[in-house]
Amino acid sequence: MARRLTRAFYARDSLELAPLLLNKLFVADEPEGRLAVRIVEVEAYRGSADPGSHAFRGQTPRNASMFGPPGRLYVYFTYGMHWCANVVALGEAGDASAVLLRAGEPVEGLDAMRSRRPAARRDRDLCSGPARLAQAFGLNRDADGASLVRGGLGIYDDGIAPPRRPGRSARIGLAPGKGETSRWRWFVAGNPHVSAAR
DNA sequence: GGTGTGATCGTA
DNA sequence: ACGATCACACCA
Repeated sequence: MARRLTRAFYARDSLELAPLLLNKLFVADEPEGRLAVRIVEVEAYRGSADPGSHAFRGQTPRNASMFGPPGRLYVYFTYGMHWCANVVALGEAGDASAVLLRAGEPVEGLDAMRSRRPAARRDRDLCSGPARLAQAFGLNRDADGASLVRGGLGIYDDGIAPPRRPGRSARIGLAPGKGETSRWRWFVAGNPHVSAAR
């Protein structure tokens, strides 16, 4: 039996939350059916102390969800064409904290994902990247701020623990000097659905 | 398998 | 201008 994560689970800093989300199920219950992926790759982002974060320069209308209560989604638009989804964690005293969902292994609703992602030639391409995952789930501006604790979107624990020794690296798309300072990317080592390395 | 490049637009 | 990216062309 899968148990939905409660608000208490999200009430920790993104650095602590990120690796705990590995192997959890990200689920969307839709009228047409149920979508589910096993989370295999994540990145932690923080606020004022994280130059790589959208929240580094403070709160704006775009990143407001990142400052909100934990257990919701922060969905942003980038590169003029892509949406990406974060899980909001608990920041310190008015600061932001979130975990970017970078890749998932599809486990349910594959047909709906394929129809939303006609460019994906193989099933391993359906959710192997943050914008791919968001597209497969149909996440966009409408999902920004959506609750993961109530409603159709949620994260579930079906009894598979996070890896005892997860893979770890610097965050993708950021470089030392371009905001990257630490190794805040975690992934399920060896899983073919992890996004391609740079 | 790999690398290189164009697309496209909200935000600062 | 540039970005928490992707898809496709091309080469091997």
